[in-house]
Amino acid sequence: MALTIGDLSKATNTKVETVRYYERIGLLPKPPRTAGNYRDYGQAELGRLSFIRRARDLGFSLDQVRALLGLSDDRSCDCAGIDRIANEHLREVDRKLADLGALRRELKAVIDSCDGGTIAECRIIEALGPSVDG
Amino acid sequence: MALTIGDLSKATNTKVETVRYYERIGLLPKPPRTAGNYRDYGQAELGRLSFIRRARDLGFSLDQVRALLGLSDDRSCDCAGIDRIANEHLREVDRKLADLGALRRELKAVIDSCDGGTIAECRIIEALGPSVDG
DNA sequence: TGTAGGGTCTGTAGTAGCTACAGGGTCAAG
DNA sequence: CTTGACCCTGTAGCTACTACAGACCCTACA
Repeated sequence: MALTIGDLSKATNTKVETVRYYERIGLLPKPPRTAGNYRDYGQAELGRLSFIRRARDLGFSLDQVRALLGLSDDRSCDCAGIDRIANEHLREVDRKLADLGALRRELKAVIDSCDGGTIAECRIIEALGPSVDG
Repeated sequence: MALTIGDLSKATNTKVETVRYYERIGLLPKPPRTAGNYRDYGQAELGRLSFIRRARDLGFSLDQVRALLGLSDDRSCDCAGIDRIANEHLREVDRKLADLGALRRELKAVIDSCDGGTIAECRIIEALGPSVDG
C-alpha cells in the first residue's frame, strides 16, 4: 500500500526528480513522511500522477493540467470546462501542425534547390539570407 | 553605413536583447564601439544576422545555425556538410509532424468520446488516467 | 543652457519543464 | 558492519530568448 517515490516513478515512467518537481510547483500534494523522512505515497497520488503524465503526453501544458485537475476534483460540476480546455488544446495542436507543414515545404524547397558544388555557389546558403558581403 | 543595434533590430525583426544575446553566445562578433560606447555595425553583421534569423525561422537550432555559419564561412569547401545538416533537420521536422499527427488523433478521440454531463461521468477525465480514488 | 524623450549600456533574473548534480542520510542484505 | 541502492535538500544547468533595473548617451526643442 505504501509507495516510495521510486515506486511512483517506475509505475508512471517519470523521473524521481520530476515527481519532486511536480510537488514543488503544487501539482502533487506534499505527502506524509516516514520515520526516515521518506515520502510516503498511496494509491491516490499514483492516480493523480498518472493523470498528469497522460495529459502531458497528450501535450497539455502544466497550466492546463493544473486547470484540468482543479476541475476534475469537483465531480459534481458539469464537464464543459474540461471540454473547453481540451478543444482549445486541439486548436493549438492544429496550428502547430499547419505551421510545421508550411515550414517543411519551405525547407524542402531550399534543400531541393541545391545540387552540390562548392559553398560559394550553394543554393541553401543563398536561400538562407543576403550574402555576407551583400 | 554605420548601423546601431536598433537599426539591425528593425531590419531583421529581432529584439535588441536578442541581438546582444547572439553576441554573448558567439553567433555574432563583438562589434567596434562608438565614442559613446554604442555598438557600431556594418552591412556584414546585418547579413549575418539575417542569415541567423532566416535559419531560425526555418526551425534550425542555434547549434545548427552555428554549424551552418561555420561551414558557410569557408566558401571553397563543398556543400555536402550544409546539405547534411539541412536534411537532418528535415527528418527531424518529419518526425515532429508524425508525432503531432498521432497526438492529434488521440486527443480528438478523447474529446469525441465526451458528450456532456457531470465531471463524474466525463470521458475526457476518464481517458486521462485511473481515477483519483483508483 | 537646460531638459525631455528616445535610444543604448551592463548585468541579472525570469520563462517552461524538466534534468543533473553535490553532499549527505536511510535501509535491507550479506 | 559494510556495501550498495535508494532517498533527502538545494542548487545549477538546459533552450532561446525576454524583461527588467539603473545608468549613460544623444538629439531636439524652449
